Amino acid sequence: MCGRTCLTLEPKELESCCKYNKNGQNKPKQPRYRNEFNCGKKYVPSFNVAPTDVTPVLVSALHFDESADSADRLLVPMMWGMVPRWHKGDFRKHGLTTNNCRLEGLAFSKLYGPPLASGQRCVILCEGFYEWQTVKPLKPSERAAFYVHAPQAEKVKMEDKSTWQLETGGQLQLLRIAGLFDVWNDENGDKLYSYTVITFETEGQFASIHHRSPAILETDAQVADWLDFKRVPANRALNLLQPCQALKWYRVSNVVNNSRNKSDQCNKPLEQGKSGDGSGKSGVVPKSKMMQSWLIVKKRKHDEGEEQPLALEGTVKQELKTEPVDKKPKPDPDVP
DNA sequence: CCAGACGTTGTT
DNA sequence: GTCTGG
DNA sequence: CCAGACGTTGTT
DNA sequence: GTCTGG
Repeated sequence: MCGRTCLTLEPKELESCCKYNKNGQNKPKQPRYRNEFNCGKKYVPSFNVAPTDVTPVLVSALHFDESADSADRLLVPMMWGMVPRWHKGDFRKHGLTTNNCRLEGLAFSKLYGPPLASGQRCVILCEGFYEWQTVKPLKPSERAAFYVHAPQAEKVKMEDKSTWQLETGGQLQLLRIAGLFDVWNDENGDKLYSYTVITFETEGQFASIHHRSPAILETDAQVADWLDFKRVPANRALNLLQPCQALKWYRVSNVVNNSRNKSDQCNKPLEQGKSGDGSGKSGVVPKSKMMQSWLIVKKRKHDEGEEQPLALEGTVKQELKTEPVDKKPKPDPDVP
């Protein structure tokens, strides 16, 4: 899950979309964009952000300024895929899969335990993320792709930036995902900041798409607590990570499959009835492939038993089979 | 003591 | 099949 | 996450 | 860097 995101806002626009209220203050503050060298890798706004790309994340300002208030925030570009601080040599060659990190066992992890204990928590920002439906046994190239995003004001269309009203007080609701970051130094002492997205088992309607979900922080209070590592210790922070109650999604074409395709076609809603391969020749089977595809169809019918209705659009909302979040705290994990 | 792992997802 | 690159 | 490589020698 | 396995 969560191996591709969409973030097309410029740094200045992001600052404006990340306004926050500090406890006891009415005047909203904006996090400052603080650039970092990151071994020469820069943030490039993109409809198709992949691991190894750099995107801005929120962190407590205290990580960069000893005299800062831990409740203040900075926007810092970091690379997706956490590079362990002890790694030697080329930063691309650590050999570990660190774009996601499982919440289960996180506190005891050799890799992620220390950053968690050090309060290296961040919030990954995106307009939405892409998910490939894995509830059916299809090859990766044939999986249905979805664009998943936060609920928006009525007139806001995720695929049309002109509806976002960025300059007129309108606020695009970004997705805010809990993550951890680390700092790595190359042999010259240059720093590379990098992050991992926390995941857990899906609960609710979203399970029709994928059984793992990113840990989305839904409320401003959750975001504030996750970031403020001085005020909120690790064990309490982990308790903030709960299944998301309000998510939207829609089908997109498989143009997004190739991470080299960075165009605005990536998050365009797929018209109903189209195959999703973006090729425009849905349903046409070349003669040479006829026997092969017939065999595949036969195999699928055998494997699946029956067709299930295709989840074309979705909403997760207030299906409170469980109690509200604050009434259902998880037991405090024993954090080392 | 040294060597080797340290991670995720999906699939069978 | 498995790893690397985007 | 998916796509694409996975290799060598010699030549320009 | 730090922990686990041999």
